[in-house]
Amino acid sequence: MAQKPSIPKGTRDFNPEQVAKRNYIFDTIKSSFERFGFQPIETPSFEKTETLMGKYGDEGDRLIFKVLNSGNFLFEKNPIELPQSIDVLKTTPLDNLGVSEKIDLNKFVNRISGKALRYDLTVPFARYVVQHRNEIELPFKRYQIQPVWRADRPQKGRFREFYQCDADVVGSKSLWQEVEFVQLYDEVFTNLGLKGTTIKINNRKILSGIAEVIGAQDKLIDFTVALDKLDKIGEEKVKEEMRGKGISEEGISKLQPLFTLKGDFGNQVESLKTILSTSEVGLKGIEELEFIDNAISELQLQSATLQLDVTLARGLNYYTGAIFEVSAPQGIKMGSIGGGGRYDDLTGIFGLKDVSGVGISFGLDRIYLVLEELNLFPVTVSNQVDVLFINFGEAEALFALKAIKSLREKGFNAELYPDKAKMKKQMTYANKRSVPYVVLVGEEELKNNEFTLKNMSSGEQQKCSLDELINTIK
RNA sequence: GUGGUUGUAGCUCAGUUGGUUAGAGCAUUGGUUUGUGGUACCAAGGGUCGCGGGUUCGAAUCCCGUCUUCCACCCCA
Repeated sequence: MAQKPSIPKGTRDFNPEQVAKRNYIFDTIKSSFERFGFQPIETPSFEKTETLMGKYGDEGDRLIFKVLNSGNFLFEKNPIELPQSIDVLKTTPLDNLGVSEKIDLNKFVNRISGKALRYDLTVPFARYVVQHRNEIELPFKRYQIQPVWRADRPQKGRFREFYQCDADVVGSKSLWQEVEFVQLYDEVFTNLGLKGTTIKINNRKILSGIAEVIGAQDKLIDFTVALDKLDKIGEEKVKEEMRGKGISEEGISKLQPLFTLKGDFGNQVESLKTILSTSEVGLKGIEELEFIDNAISELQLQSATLQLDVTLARGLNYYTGAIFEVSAPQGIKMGSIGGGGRYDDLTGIFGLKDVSGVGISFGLDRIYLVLEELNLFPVTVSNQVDVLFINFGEAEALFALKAIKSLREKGFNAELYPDKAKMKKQMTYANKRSVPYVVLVGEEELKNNEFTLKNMSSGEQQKCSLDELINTIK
């Protein structure tokens, strides 16, 4: 045998059953999106590199797949010159490069690659809004369900190609949007039968406020990244990391109440008000959170819980207000299955100021794994063929196809076994495909213009007319 | 990007300190049964042991490289 073919690292093939299950999730999310008034758009798989680079931080830039320019570009009109600092580049890890070497490297990369695969759906959406600003009626509510690519090392629930399902609103600063998104999360997970998800919420303004109070405004990112790890590595390690990043001992001691923050939304908010009493931004953040929580208490959630989590940071640089993250029900070991937030100036990076946006994202592939683990897919999802006709020969096949035609017109999924194979083989095929009904039309049935209908789960069979057949399999 | 882990038939896996022709179960194909599947019995086909190099009289087994799998970190959906 020749060398077995295979697919690249972190990608997957999907068999018919898996596709059916994935479509079930897609359809559920899509119909909720539309119920909430979102309209679909699609953007290209790859964008110009400059559209994507620098939008996700250094770490994100590293994970962007670049597409090599086509053609014999190395030797055509303008031969490519290697960067002057080529020797330094060869021997120095990317993270340790100086500014001038990084510029050198970027220049070189730009010569050989000008396109890159979509890394998420939010940045392409921002580009879309700015590019089509004159055609768009604000506020604009769009949803987008498409694959994205990241050059990450695969792990559980982590792939190099995966789907995101995003819903965003741009052009409205109203906090009612945040409220609606919490409702939307809740509706989708309820419809998927996934009970006990936690929608964690925080506000960037609170994080800024805390940083201000402890005198570390300039270290906001370092500070939030460290705080984000509280659950994972514990209080002491977090403090250690903060010290390492140059946050003062005095500042860290002011954080003390934060580590022990407990209780329901109201209690946490009260403690935060004390900590942030001197910070205008911080208090604004609290006010926003309270607004959302009050509204949700009134409206109520069906299956999810809204929880304030001050340690929720999320790496993305562009969030300015609310931050969301959804975790799977307790006991399921899985990273977040959704995330989102408010970004007041996302389109600013493309030159359009003062358009506020807020959005959420569902991680299809992770939701799939969670539903699979909890056995929550409806059994009917992958049953595809309603009835299979056994093939007995040419005359019989034609007769069968006439019946199949009217079955199809009535909306049934019906098919004829393509070859006049042995009965046993055809029956085995029907069995493997989990076809609920098999119809036999042989010489005798053909002569009497009737059908033998067999119920594959009970094994019973009966002779009947086409109308009787339709009524039985309905 | 860092550290570890995995790869033998279509699938799940055995394979002794390196030693004849690499095994099993399931699946496939044929038969017992020429119009009856899901359970039985009989038989057959199917493998450059991930790929490339090295050590050795001899490598699935030891060494190096590479790809891949899964996991932790980083980061994230």
